[in-house]
Amino acid sequence: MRMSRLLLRTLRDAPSDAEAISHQLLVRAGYIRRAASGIYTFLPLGWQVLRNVERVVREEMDAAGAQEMLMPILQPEELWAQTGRLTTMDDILFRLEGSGGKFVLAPTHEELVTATVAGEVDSYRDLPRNVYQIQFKYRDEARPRFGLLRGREFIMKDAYSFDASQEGMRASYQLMYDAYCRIFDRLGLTYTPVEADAGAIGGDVNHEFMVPSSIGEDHFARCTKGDYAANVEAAETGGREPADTPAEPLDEHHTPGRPGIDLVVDFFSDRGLTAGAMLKCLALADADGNAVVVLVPGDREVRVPHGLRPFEDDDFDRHPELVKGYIGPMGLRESGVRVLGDHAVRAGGPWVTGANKADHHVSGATLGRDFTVAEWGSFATVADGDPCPRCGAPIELVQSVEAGHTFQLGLTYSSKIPNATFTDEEGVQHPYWMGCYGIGVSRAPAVIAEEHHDEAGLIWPVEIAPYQVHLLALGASRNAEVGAAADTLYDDLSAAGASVLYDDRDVAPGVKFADADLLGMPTQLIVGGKGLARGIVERKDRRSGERDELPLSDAVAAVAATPGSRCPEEPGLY
RNA sequence: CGGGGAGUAGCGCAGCGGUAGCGCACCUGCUUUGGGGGCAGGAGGUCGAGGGUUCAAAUCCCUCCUCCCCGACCA
Repeated sequence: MRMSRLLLRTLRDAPSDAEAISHQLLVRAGYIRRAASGIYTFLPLGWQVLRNVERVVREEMDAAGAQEMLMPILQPEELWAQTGRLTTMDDILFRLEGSGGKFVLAPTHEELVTATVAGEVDSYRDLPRNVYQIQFKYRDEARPRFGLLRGREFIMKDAYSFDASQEGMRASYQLMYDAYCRIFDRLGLTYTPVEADAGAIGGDVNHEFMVPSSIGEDHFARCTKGDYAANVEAAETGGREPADTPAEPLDEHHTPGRPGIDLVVDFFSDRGLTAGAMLKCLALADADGNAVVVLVPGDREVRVPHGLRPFEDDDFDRHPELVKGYIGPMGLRESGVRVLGDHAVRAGGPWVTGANKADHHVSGATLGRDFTVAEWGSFATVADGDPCPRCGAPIELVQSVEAGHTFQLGLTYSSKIPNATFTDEEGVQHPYWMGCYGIGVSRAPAVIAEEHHDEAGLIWPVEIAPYQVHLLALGASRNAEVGAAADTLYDDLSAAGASVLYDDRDVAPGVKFADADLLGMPTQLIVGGKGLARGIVERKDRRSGERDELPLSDAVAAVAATPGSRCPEEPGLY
């Protein structure tokens, strides 16, 4: 591509609405432009990057046995009502009405793909199957941010596997997991697969593929010694030794109108009370309505165990021993309340906590003397320094971006979508065992740029770069030999299969150098009068900054031998 | 949705009661030619929108819209 024809304008200053470095560089270098908050145009260079991401994803998905197809974005509301997500995802759904009824813009495709496969697959003989799509998806995010990172319109690759058994589903899952590792390797990302919480999509085992980044919206916990890694929502901590705490009498204090950690800390501010010295007691109910109280240090959040739900007002009515806002652990066992304690509670105390009496708290609450715990576990969110559940070494929290997510869905969707079943060898019908596997395709260029840049601009990994080689002709308008040599080099490189961005513009050398570094192609080839007089062209490696000289006659062969990106044969379809 | 900030030329910004400015970018000419060079000339604006105050509003007041940051939320 000749730059004299390319739709491209580079900016010296980043727009003031760009905060993240990746966002600033992608805009400055002319890859993307904002159309509205969270909605972006991919200009020619940005589109090329996106196509390269898609190419890598396609190649690895196809190699793993998944089959690409295309599903509509515009979907009838009824489809979403079947699984209940019309209401559960209401806050992010874009809705519209047409002559055919009410529609939503699909935020994801579990419903439709399940319904589609349900119409095609009825026998165990037809399983397993794995289909995927690369598509725009729409979510009315309350707060789009960081350019491409979190948009309201974005492109995702979603694959869906269908199996006749749980074992089959797990095998399909493993294939996808391995494919994901290859994909993120090729995208040049430093990633960590972490055990994750299933969230609203439902299902069982799942992993997030996290890329450490300062613009990450998530954190994962990582063992500083071993290989344990988990999303903070799912991370567990190891057991702890009981603390050697000073003896303190159990005293009751009148704390009128102060339900809640912050209010009590404020009340006792003259005594230097911190949230971490308080015992947070959260009332939960099990499926039968029985009370369960979870104890965590006051500076931690409770991870509500599966199968339990937070108390509601009528739960408190049925359990007068638990006083809303003033719950304490004392005497709960005697009242028949199951008490769960986070490991960190064993290592702390004496505690300030509720007195089980309106408008009263206690201090000096001591484990073993004043209250007991029926079951220890990981019931609190993890923090830096918590012990690893496997080896006890300190855990660290790592800010990161979710680049991909794989789920074992099980029967979550197939049990709700009509006819999403197959007949087994005995003639019995069962719902499909499903998995789903997402990659944030349009987010990827931002994540990659975040990891691969320097002060001068972008540095694309070879597979992702819009062009493999950036050819600079210096002063061609005043030196016909330079122009002729660069033209020839451009033609020969192109003929040799390299993808070349050719800076044939009539601008000063400094502008070309600055733009080349900003745009970030892996290799720069520089044709100038001085070098040409000696029969050489200069080659610069963008990442290392190293330069060497190539005889003009060897340049094509040398560059063509470099592993690099190539233009996809066909454009993507949207 | 709560808190904070900002909307003036393509981008970055100044001006904050007296009728529109600067840098970069853009156009013309000259000059320069290995790291966003110099000189001269030029074009480009419903000052986010609507209403109000005033002799006079980019500037003061009200309403709305948009955008960004922090938080809440987030398959």
